[in-house]
Amino acid sequence: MSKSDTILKLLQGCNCIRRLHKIHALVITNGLQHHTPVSTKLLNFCAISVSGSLAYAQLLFHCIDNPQTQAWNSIIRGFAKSPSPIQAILYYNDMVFALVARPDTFTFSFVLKACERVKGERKCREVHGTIIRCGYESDVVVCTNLLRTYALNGSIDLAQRVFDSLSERDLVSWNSMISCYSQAGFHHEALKVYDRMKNETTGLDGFTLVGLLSSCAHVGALNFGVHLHGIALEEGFVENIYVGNALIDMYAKCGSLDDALRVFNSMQKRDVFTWNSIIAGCGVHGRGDGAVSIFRQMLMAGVQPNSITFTGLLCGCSHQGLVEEGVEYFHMMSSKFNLKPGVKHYGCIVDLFGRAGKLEKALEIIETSPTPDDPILWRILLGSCKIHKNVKIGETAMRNLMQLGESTGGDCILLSTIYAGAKDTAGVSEMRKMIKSQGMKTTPGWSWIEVGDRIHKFVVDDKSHPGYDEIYHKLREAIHQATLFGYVPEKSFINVAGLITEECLETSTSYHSEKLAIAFGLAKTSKGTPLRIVKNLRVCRDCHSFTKYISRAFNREIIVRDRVRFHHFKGGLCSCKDYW
DNA sequence: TTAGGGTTAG
Repeated sequence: MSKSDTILKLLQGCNCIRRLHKIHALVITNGLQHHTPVSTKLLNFCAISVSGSLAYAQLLFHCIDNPQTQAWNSIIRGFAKSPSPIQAILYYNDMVFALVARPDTFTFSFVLKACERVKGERKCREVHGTIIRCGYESDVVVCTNLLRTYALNGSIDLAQRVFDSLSERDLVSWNSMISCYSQAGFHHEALKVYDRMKNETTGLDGFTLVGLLSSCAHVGALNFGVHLHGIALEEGFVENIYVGNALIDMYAKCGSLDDALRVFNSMQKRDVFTWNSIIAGCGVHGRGDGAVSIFRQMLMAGVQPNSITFTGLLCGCSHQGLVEEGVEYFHMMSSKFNLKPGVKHYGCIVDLFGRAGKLEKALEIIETSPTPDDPILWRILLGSCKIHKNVKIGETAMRNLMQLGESTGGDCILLSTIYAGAKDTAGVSEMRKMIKSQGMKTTPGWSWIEVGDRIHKFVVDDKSHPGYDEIYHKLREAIHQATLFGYVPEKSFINVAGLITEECLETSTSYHSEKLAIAFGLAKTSKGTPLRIVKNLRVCRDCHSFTKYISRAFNREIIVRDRVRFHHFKGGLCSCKDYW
């Protein structure tokens, strides 16, 4: 065996940096530092291997005269994955500038990974140009990297263009397009990609299902999610833990906690995502007791909880009014699991006390928290003051938001409502002035409902739907029926005062988005079919009351997912027991 | 002797 072969063999068995240094010394002693296969192999090993060293790789790289593509690729690849991916881009620049070694498809894949990590959209465009000049615009792997980099840098439209320009698409490129849309929050677009994909012969796999199920979860598309579950069963993907976890999340977020529990119970293998998904699912359905029980099972199964586990658990305690349990678990985070509570956990505790009417305690929690300057905490307190009609603490919360320069139109509306409840016209007027003078914007409310394989979206007083005559006719009939069962529409003081705001628009004198969605569901589905509504804001008191009466008058189960939780309306009652 | 895809909170 030659000396160079011996060294290459030694490298294969090398597992620590000290040994690597010895091999390098051997390379020098034997005069092999300019032996290309040896130096390239050594460089590649240092740049990539966990037992290697990037600094050492740099040293070796700079000892190579006229490094060729493979050597450049090693150093760019190593830095692209390292804590300083910008270095990969700098080496790529040097490579292109040097004009000695030509970048190949691997070079582009590595440098694009670096662009993705440094959020270098401009650099990505420049690399894209070079890819075209080098004639690699049809390479499916390079283009998959390219579209991911564009998408993860916020240019989803460019990602779509790269994808569309591909002459041939394989399963990974389809999956990448779906997951990019899903991760960027374009869930309807993700689902539309699947419509196109179905017409190809590519097939699908667990990655496809996970991306699609995640988007179903976000938009509340239960029917489509059930269809995907069917495919997962037929094609044997239900054993895949990622698919199982995504199914739990989809069912829980689409309002079917029982199905989420069925998937959870059927899973042979569970990881922290599995437990977190089902605990959070119980939490948003107001089943704090269920969340606590599953959390105990998680500990018995020997799975270490993380901070997300506690977000779900504390949220469950808050929605069910389990104050003592919530406080106990909050303290347990640091005392038993060495987890530092973050602002979200403090938010849950403020909500837990606030919702339970312990507003002084909620205030104390914010003031003694590590982040008393976080507007989220004050906003949660303001929300609790609305529930419990507490003007004094509500004003304190608002004052803090203003001092932080974080008060929004939504906050003014919350305080207006509190003033309105206290018949404080001066207060309402002051908030109205503030909204107008500062030109504050509010979030427009919308609701959607899935009927068949389509999702129908409504805004307040929506007249854009093609079947709006029928919808408004059904709504008037529904209001009449609900009234016969005892529904009394709530008059809004704010509306009387003429405040043109989101809350004003969302009053019983106009038709809320969820009322329109319910009317549409009643008109378009057969008797007894449950209605599932997704709403972007919290459900208002009038709509909550209306939906309870509708569930009784029409004998329908109505599941409403609002901004923070689910409400299951059945027989004139709501699962939240009016505690929300 | 190198390259591309997945889940949970908010």
